[in-house]
Amino acid sequence: MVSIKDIARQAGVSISTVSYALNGNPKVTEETTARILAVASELNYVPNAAARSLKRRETKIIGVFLTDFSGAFYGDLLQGMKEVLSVKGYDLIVCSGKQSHRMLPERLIDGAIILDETFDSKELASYAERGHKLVVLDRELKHANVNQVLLDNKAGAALAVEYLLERGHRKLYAMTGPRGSFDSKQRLAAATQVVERVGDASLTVIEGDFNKSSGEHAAAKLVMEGVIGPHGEPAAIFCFNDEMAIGMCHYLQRNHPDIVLGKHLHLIGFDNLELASFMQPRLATIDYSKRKWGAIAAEQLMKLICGQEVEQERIYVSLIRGETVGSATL
Amino acid sequence: MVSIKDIARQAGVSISTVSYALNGNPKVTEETTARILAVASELNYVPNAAARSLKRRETKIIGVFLTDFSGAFYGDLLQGMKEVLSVKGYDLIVCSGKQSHRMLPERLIDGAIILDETFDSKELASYAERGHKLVVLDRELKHANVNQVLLDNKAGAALAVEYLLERGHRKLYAMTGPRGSFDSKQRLAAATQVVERVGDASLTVIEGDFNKSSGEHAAAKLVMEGVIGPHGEPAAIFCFNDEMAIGMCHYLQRNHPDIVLGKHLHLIGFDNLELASFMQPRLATIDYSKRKWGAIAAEQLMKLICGQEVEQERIYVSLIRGETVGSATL
DNA sequence: TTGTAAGCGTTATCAG
DNA sequence: CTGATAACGCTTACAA
Repeated sequence: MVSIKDIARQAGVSISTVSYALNGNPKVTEETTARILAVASELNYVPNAAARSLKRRETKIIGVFLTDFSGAFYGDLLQGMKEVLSVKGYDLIVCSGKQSHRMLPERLIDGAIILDETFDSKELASYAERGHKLVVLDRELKHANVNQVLLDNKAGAALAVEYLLERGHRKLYAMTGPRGSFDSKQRLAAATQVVERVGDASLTVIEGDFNKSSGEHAAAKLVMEGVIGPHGEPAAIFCFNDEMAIGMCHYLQRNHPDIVLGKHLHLIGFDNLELASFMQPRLATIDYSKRKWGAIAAEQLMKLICGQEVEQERIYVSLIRGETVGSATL
Repeated sequence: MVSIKDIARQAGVSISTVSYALNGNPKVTEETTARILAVASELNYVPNAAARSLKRRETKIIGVFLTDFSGAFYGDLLQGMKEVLSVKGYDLIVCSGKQSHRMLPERLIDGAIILDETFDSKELASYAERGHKLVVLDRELKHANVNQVLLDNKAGAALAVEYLLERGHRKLYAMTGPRGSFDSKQRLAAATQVVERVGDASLTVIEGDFNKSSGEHAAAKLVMEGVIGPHGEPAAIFCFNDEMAIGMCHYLQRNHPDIVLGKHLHLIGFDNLELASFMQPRLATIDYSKRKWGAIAAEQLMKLICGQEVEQERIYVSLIRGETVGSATL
């Protein structure tokens, strides 16, 4: 391994001069700098990150923690982060699983963005307490070293429910995420509130887990129970994410082609996955910019790291109408 | 920041004793070890990764380099890697973009798995030459420090083309990936070979780039040119990945509902994306285990790092029949 | 069994 | 403008 020592010897200068030259310090003559740079590249010198960060106490790397690598959802989000971070000279790495939590306290990364419900809030708080900088996208956590960038779930759920009500539906269902999910809780609270305000509508809760399979199972169950069927009052379901809504659609299209979406069953999701836009019929859903979410999260983290003031930011949402929601009065 | 020095002082021992104790070295009495551990946890001690890896010359982290974070494709692959690596005590990080290439030469990671055509082979070779351990999934690269884990593209393409031929199709099209793509080249070579052997069939090449949009554009163009339509001899297209095939389907379903898949146009993809299994009609495609691919890649890298012998491994593929391919004799 | 001390590759302070 | 030199936090001979 070639180190600055080798360069120093080869160039006939001291190691400190080499270090200065490599870091572009103007204290060193252009001439010697040039010579040193030449030697360095000739020897294929690459700085050692461990040594550098041991000294500098920073790595210029930001970690994003996700529940899993399953992707479909994360692409734009990560892209948004990367764009912001790379401008600031930071690299982004994606981590998943309990094992990799160590990267934060061990100072392998300068800060973290959390989108992983399985990451314990206590653990996060303890990191914040030690001085680590965090941005959380999936919970509320107040601390000087933590910033939250949350979706406007309340508005999203209200938009979805109001859309269903506006189309004349009164027998509403809400399919939730996993019990612990912050987003799911917020959406449920808002949906309940809107329905209660109306008075003549009902909201039944179906437990889900944000995965497609739970949507499929729920659809099967609802058909068995006669809630969904080609006859009778159609149900209107607000799935708290698109994945579950898609699961429902697929189950029905495959097993019950007589049940028509937008007629016998009305469905709206949340997230506006790219996939949703290709569905036949088009899935109604709640949209927001995932790229922007990522970008803002990254910006907030940069501010936290630079010691700048950070305001609370919120990600706004909008309604996407779709053919999966029809009018109740046929 | 609390270091072993602080622990040493607090516990009334020397720093080397602390280091030994923390590493479970039996040289230290159980008694003192216990005391040291107690002090360490009381002070919330966390080792500094930079210092440790500066000394040990390893980080116990493996990096995977992907072209982008767009996901849909990578979930299982990464999961397969993670499972293998975590057993061996390694962490996995996902990196994307030129910037993050530095992690390898700077020794932030102990090895890398490459699935990123934009990563220059020369660059990879130079890393290998410096002693870094690599596994490549997207090219051929022979070096003592590099192992390849490649798809059996030849078999896959042959399966696809033979399937189309078997169903009576003779007017075949192949839609490729981007020019540089190793997989695409291999698939094209194999497809061509199979068609040539038959004699009475033709194979026309359509240039694509593995993205959905190129599938959409190609479909639009083929319709305009009259190659695809509700009349005349139906075309049979082998898209070199599912994403492009799905793009074609979506374009046609949306803009030309009179063109029926499996009747006026026959389509087979490659990858068996989860999404493909939910398509209506079901997309014919070539399947392989992405998780296994990841797992094998990780295993090979572990062997490389441990200095064990590594054999060349290959990922086998199989045909998934689907409704998008019908018989030519209606 | 424990302590001393050198060194990993950098950076940065201070003299020259 | 350049060069010694002391850290950074940890591991590991070697000495006691």
